[in-house]
Amino acid sequence: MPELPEVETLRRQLCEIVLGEEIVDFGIHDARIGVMRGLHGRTISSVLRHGKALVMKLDDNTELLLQLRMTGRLLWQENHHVIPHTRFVISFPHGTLSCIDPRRFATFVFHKNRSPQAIIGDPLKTRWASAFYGISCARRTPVKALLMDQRVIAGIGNIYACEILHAAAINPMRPACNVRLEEIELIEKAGRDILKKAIECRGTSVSDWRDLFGLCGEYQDELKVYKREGLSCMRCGGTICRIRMNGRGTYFCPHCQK
DNA sequence: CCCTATGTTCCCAA
DNA sequence: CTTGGGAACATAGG
Repeated sequence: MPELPEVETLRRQLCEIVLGEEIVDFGIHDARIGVMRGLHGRTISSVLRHGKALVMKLDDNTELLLQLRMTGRLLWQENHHVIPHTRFVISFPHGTLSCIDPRRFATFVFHKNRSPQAIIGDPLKTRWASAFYGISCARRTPVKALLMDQRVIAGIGNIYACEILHAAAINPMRPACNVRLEEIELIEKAGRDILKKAIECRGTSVSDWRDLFGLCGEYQDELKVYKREGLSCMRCGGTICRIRMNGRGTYFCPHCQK
């Protein structure tokens, strides 16, 4: 579920609530999530985000890397109460952080060695159009698939890929190598605007996304194509189509996305 | 009951 | 190396 804006929302909210706080207890409710040990007495020294991964750095320099995948959520509660689908909990003096994840895809690992980074990295931190073009010009895969490739850019998933390509008026099926540099620049601009706005909205609650405090985001009210199959395009009045691309539902307007 | 859908990513075969 | 499909899993809806 959570893409860059959702994970960034969690990162910011976690910074407000657990930075410098001591871990007084923790528990694994579903062993599939991974192994946790040595957390007692540690404090959270920083909370970082790498693409869609959330990283909590401890005062002994270990890093806890959480991948929420499809349905993973984090929930802060002042009164410790275990909710269905809880996978692990980390308790602090003033409350408890729970990972809720019905589909059980989320993973949680210690890492000290930096894992491989995306070539371009965070799409909000650099101007990446020319670097992306350097890759895309040699690839025949659909431009949408490349935009979602975490080894290339970190953090763009299915919802925002659909929205970004609509805003840039690019057909998601276009082979990446056929997208001109000036069109990539439109994608970069749309990406920056949309991701920033989505962060301000605390993410997209089109299904079960909730922020750290259990509240819905607001970007679902801003969506222009995602989940709008059969409705009219807000730019040109054409009819929004839904196709299946690389196993993902893909929404676009065939009339104005060329 | 059956089939399809869902925000992700890893693994594998062509 | 690139690409696309299936699996991992749970739940909802037609």
